[in-house]
Amino acid sequence: MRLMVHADNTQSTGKRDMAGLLKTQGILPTQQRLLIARALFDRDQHLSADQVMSQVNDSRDRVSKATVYNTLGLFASKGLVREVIVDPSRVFYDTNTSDHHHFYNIDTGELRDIDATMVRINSLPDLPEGTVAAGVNVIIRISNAGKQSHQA
Amino acid sequence: MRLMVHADNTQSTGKRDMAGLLKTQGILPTQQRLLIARALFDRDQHLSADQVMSQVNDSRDRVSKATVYNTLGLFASKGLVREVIVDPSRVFYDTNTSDHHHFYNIDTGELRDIDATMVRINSLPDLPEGTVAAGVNVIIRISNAGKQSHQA
DNA sequence: CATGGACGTTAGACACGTTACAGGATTATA
DNA sequence: TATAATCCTGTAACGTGTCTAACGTCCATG
Repeated sequence: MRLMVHADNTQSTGKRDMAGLLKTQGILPTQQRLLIARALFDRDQHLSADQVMSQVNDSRDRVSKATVYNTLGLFASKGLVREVIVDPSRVFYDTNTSDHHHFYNIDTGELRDIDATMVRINSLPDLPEGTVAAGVNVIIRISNAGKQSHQA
Repeated sequence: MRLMVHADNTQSTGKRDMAGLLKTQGILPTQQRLLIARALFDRDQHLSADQVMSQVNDSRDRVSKATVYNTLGLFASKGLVREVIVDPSRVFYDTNTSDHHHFYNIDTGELRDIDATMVRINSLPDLPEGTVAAGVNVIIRISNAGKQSHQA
């Protein structure tokens, strides 16, 4: 097809060596994975698959929908990004993989990080038999003052 | 304003109270709403719309998909059930509307309650300007021991 | 009784995010 | 460059959830 990545990507490499980053996770740094990685890790953000796709396809290069989904799933499975499930209608991918939590504005859909130190959890319950913890998520749903939204 | 459907409304009352329960929330107790309410409040549980539908339609009576969704949304907006968003593929409705949290087994999809007293949160961050809290959810993702699943 | 309006329900079509598939393209390695 | 392995792509399919338009039901009114 016409997948013409300009060999000249001195600027988009930005702060990090994306190919190296992918390799450290055992991920083959293909051209479309690099495009997606650059879009994602440009800065800390929360993006849906849809947003990643339109951002990537803004440029001359294009990546198929299937590849975007596959790649985001791959990155998530390797720990490069973190899935954030707060909206029943879509999954967000958080480039911040450190221990932290989220505000979710149910009116605007905006997702905002909460530093882990802001939430101090004293006691945690025992896990059910035969299970191990995979992650503790604290989600504070907020709404714009004025309208009241129901939620216990 | 935490209505307690629980303490006094355990399975013993069964069918009889349902109409009254709905009325107290300003909900017209129609035939299909009663069917759905009985399926839900039969015991404390977490059901998806799909599960509610098949459970209701097991009997001789039948309720359409649209009505199931409408009714669950209505119940949630009235605080009779609580939406639990942990799985990207579907919403669960929790008949326990008291303050509590959840274990979510990412291997089995099982959802289990955590009593609020089990998780003590010391400090909460300030809310963003112009917003009000709509709910604090703590979700502890767990997986069956043996296989490791990624999630920060 | 008839009429009409408000509300509830229904079936089916539809929208959307996501996944599955199979064949062509790209990559690593030599 | 040859080869095998892997990846990418378009498209079809899937499941959840929403929309719409027609139909029921209840009940107040004349």
